[in-house]
Amino acid sequence: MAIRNADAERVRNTSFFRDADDETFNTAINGAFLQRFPANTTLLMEGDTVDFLYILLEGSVELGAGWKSKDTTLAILRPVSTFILAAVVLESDALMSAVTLERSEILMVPGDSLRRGMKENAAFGFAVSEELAGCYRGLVRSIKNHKLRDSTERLANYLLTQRARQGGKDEIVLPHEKRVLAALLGMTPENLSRAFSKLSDKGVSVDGARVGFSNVTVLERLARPSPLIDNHYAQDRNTLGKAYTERQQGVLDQG
Amino acid sequence: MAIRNADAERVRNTSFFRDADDETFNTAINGAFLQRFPANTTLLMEGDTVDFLYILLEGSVELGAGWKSKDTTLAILRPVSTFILAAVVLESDALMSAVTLERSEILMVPGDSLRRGMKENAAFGFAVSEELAGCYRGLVRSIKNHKLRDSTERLANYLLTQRARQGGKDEIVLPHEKRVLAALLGMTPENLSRAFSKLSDKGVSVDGARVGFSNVTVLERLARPSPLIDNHYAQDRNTLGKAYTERQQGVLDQG
DNA sequence: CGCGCCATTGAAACCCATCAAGCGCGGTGG
DNA sequence: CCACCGCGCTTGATGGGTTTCAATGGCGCG
Repeated sequence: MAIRNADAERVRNTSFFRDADDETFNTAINGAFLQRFPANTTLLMEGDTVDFLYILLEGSVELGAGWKSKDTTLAILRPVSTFILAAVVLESDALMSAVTLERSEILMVPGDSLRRGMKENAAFGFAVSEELAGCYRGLVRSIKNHKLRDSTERLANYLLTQRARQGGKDEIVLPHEKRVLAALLGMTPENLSRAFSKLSDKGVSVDGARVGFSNVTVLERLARPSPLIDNHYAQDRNTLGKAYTERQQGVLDQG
Repeated sequence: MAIRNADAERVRNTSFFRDADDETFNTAINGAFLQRFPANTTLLMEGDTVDFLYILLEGSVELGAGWKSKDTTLAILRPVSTFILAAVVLESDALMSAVTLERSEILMVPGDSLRRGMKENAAFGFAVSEELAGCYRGLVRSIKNHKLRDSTERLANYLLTQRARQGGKDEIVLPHEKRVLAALLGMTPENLSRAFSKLSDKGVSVDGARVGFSNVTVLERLARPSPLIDNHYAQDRNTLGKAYTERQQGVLDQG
């Protein structure tokens, strides 16, 4: 096998391979290999033929798309996430481009192997369906987030989600540069600055990558987080028995 | 079986059941029943527990979502389309509400049966994965459409897509009321009117539901349709051998 | 006939992007 | 050590796209 056992085990324990038996797992990752990429490397461009399923093990990756000289960020991924699974299942072209934001380690699984595993083992195929369904629902959440909330509301909810994921303390550290965060939230860096200053009324203070909260109640009154849009609860679910209920790769990974 | 044979055959021939063997098909739709709904009936609200996969056989259905007294339309479905498949696979709550726009016939398939069929037959499970992947890609296209194009460009591309689907003639008939169309395209009815008048420069004339084209070339120069966003080619693909390459239920069904 | 709903048009307000300039900080090189 | 530069972040001014509010006209239907 072309990948180290440690990597294989890591993938297996943190992705939809979790419940596969050994035989199916080996079928599905047959020919897979681990690759390291520097920052700002284009892994895939829109329209490219997709031969591999990508599994991000280390680093971070931005999924984006362009049209007529405009570009937009669709998602930012952190480990462990799969991407372009849908294109692999359909043997189709990529609808998004993928670029590393940092030095990254990515496991590349041949599409043929994955599809063969799905067709030979119904339980594994079902696990892939669950992953796809989770991705789908992540996108639905993202669309709702963008169409129903303005930029300040999106930022407020993002901050509350981060706070929950970082332990609920009154200070968090932003996991991305502000300009990357702005792209993720669907706005310009300028407007992210302005959104932060609008939130100073609500007890939000910013110092570099550190963000402090002095009045979460009033911030929540503005943000009105909703389990039908935000994913505060994903972590809880993952720590419970159930495997991948919506560990979405999707937009607003907010990782 | 609680549904007529004619209905069963129709579902079977036009959805992801197409390639299933008889035994799997019967397992997957066990307990299914056909139901008729009048217009403007709420089938499902956001947050509801999802017990059934819905398959729209006749009529049309709007998928939408709300937050803080705002509402948005995410998709408009026409026959034959499945919906809330992702929630069924994950045994999860609905992220969107579903409302009939006209009198509709809907086949309701128990989620248990569908999941059992997927787990018992890998080929069927793979077909469901293909359907989910197509839905996912439909959403990706929709997000790109909304984030990369302004409202006039979205309308122009919608019209070109309709024209292609209606046979490429120089007159089409809009399949929805204009206010429904506006919601589908992510704008207000007022702006749809203004967008139409901006397109009169490009040879687009409107008379009620009939839209005429006198200069498709210049309209295409504005619209710049792209196979990575629009779905002009879905029909061609469907008439070719391949089963469901992206017959998306998704947003911008544009049916 | 008249009521209601849809579509259209205009005016004002809002959100956001763009353009432009300035600030702060870290790294480099003199 | 310090001047300089680059880059990310911020702040202000301007403009464009879109929503909202309001008013009007058209059409179907009771």
